[in-house]
Amino acid sequence: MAHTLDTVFMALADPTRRTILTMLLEDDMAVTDVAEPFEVSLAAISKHLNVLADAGLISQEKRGRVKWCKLEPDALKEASVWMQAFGMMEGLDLDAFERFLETELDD
Amino acid sequence: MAHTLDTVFMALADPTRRTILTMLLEDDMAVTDVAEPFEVSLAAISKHLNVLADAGLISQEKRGRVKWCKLEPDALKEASVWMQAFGMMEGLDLDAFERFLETELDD
DNA sequence: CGCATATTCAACCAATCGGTTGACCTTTTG
DNA sequence: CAAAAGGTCAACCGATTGGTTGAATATGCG
Repeated sequence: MAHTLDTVFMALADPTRRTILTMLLEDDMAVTDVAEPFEVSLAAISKHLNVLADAGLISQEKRGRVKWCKLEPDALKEASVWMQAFGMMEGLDLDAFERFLETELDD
Repeated sequence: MAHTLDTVFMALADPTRRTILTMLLEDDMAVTDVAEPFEVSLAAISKHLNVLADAGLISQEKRGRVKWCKLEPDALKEASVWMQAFGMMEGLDLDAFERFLETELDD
């Protein structure tokens, strides 16, 4: 549980990992199901999930042979607070938000 | 202007670069002055500044033999919004999130 | 002009990243 | 029990990262 800004920002810097986070917004998922839409190997996704877990962005709980992945959005707070120092969080930028919806949630 | 979430988050993932950004929060600075408090070489700081510039987080303007570095906090907006969306969905209350969207987007 | 200052460039280095593959362990199922 | 399913592990690979040095390129100054 490093939880540092380093690990959180590094985890967010990869598009596959950000996509995984948006997938987990809708519901908890098993590792295999997380990996299904991607073209990379299951092992690669397993590594990505470890990076996200080390950053505290997700938690993983093993039930039976299935490992469930759950979003932990609190881990973003530290990073958000850091950005707040730059005065960037005042209000919601709707243009940027709509871009977010199109690029990250459309499927 | 790459300005993608990839490059912005990657740029923020390094503590030296984050420190540089906070230094630039106070005032524009020359490359040499940015490098002064750090123990690494000037060339290393020059590289960090290029990473920040590629991410759009700073701009650089050369006046005479001095290259001035200026914070460009707008580049953080896209990333802030991306993170903020997760905060809003905390608790996975998608119904509330959709209500939020309607009230925010309908004007 | 000649020299110091400001900054980058190029070559190099070790460490890390994202990916692969195949073996391996555990749990469920037939 | 044997086989399939869910995941991880270990070894490897090429590309990138952050750092170093020393040379190079401008620009300013006495």
